[in-house]
Amino acid sequence: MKKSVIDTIKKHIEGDFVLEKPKDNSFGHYATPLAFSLAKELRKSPMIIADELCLKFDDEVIFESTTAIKGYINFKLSDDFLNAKTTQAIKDNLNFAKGDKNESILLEYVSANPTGPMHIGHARGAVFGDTLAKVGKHLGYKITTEYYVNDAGNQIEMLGLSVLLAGQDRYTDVKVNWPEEYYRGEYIYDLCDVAKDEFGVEIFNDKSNIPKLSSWGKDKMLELIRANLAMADIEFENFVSEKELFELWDKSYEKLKDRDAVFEQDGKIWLKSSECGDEKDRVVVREDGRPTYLAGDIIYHDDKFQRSYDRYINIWGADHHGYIARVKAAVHFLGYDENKLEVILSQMVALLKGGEPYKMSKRAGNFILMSDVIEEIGSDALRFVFLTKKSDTHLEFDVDLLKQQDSSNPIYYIQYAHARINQIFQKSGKSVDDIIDVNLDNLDEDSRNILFLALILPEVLEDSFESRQLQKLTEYLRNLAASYHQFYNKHKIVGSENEEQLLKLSAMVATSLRVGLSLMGIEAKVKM
RNA sequence: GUCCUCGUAGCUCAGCUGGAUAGAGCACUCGAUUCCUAAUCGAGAGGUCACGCGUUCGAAUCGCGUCGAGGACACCA
Repeated sequence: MKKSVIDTIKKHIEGDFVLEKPKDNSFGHYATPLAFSLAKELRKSPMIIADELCLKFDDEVIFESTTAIKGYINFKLSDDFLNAKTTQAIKDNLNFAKGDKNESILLEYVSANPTGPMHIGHARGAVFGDTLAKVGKHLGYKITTEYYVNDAGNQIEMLGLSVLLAGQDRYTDVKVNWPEEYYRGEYIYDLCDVAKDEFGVEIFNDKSNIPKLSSWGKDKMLELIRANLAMADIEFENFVSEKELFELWDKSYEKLKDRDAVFEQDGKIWLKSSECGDEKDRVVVREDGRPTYLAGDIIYHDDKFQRSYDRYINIWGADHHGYIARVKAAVHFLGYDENKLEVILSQMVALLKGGEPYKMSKRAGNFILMSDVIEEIGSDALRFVFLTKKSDTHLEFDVDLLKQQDSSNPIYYIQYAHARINQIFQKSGKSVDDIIDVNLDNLDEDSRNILFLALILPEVLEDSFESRQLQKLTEYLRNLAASYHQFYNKHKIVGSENEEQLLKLSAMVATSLRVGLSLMGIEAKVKM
């Protein structure tokens, strides 16, 4: 809709201009402060310029009026225009607000180590990534979602060791000497129970079985992670194995050598990342020939860029922030445009329950489990709360507040608005088909405002996605729901003179709520 | 020490490509149900946008500085 307005204005005005929404919507639907910036150039007062410019739009049918107020030029859309948009949107239903962006994007997120269950911090990145993908796809972006499985490296061996020791502790007479570092938590014991059933208790006798237990345990943990994700309706298109990629190390290494991006010193191989904005050079291969974690990411990003997407988005935990520079440096050295790589950081989450810190799960080894929280408050509430805040700011929330089923819980508030509209239709005995062709003319100010609000979903989605700030969508839906609740209390719909018009307007609101909620992965209830 | 993120109502946070009188929710006070679900709505109260300087027609928004909070600074992943 905004696009139609911009295109229309461009017919009459040259150059760029800012189009915004007036604070007070009695002024109009859109406004521009253009006259202020022209004032200097034209040596006239902004008020006079605005008055003159307004006249140019008299003949445009999409505007009911164009008025100059205190230097701002305000555009009010016509009923015909709004009506046409509404009819189409209601017909489109879940396809409303679809876009025609065509860019391809590889979106990598979560990528939690397969050494244990998902905790609440992972869940935030997971929900954010999943929703970003849903919104992006709706806008037409070709998005592939990917999970990078860190199945190489010490931590996998440590998983095997932990299972072995837990098995010895539980099923043998061996007195276990616990090392300084190993995975704690009941889930390791659960895992050793399963290992015992599958392999027999002998598996715990010999340390030479560690590699076998490692690889087996990693697969089990990946299953667990997938199950955790599924609880929040999150699925990935690709899982990429770090271990398998390592076979391609030689190729990536050759590339780096050819580009003079690496050097040897003290028996190690270093990446000259400091030449590309990193603080210092980084080791990629250790003295003993084992590649570092960075080497894995070099291969992975080499692989990603060879698949030639238009853009690459990684969602990482905020603790990886220092890591961005070196990966970008690597991408640059590999001969790709590092500006195509974008990293979104997902900040930590602090959970409260009844005002007190949420109890850590002993099962998990002192983490808060994603599965525990979902069992307690449900997937909808979890998704919602993560989507109300920017991903890169700290988030604190109280699970008890999300369990309350009243106005203090915004998710019910939005769902109630949607349910309410369905109930109104039921009461009226009419269906959407009955009212779709009603003409929305001579609407009062309230009706027109709420209709307009429901119609701007496309620009809200676009803004949310482009700025990677999904809280804008959440905020919008809350506003739309609030406006509708207000409207409902003020206006009787069923049985009123213009019942059909008001039903159509309600159907429009429901459409936007439904599309918005579905993109957030939240159920739009028809009855509560 | 260096770098990031942040500082807005009692609390949790929006707003930040500079724009009209700084917003929402919660909490608090008062009010609304013979009438489409009161899981709702209305009204009230609540602000030095951390502080200072600068940029300009205009700054919560941009720049510099100060103070404060959290985080990152591996040959671990």
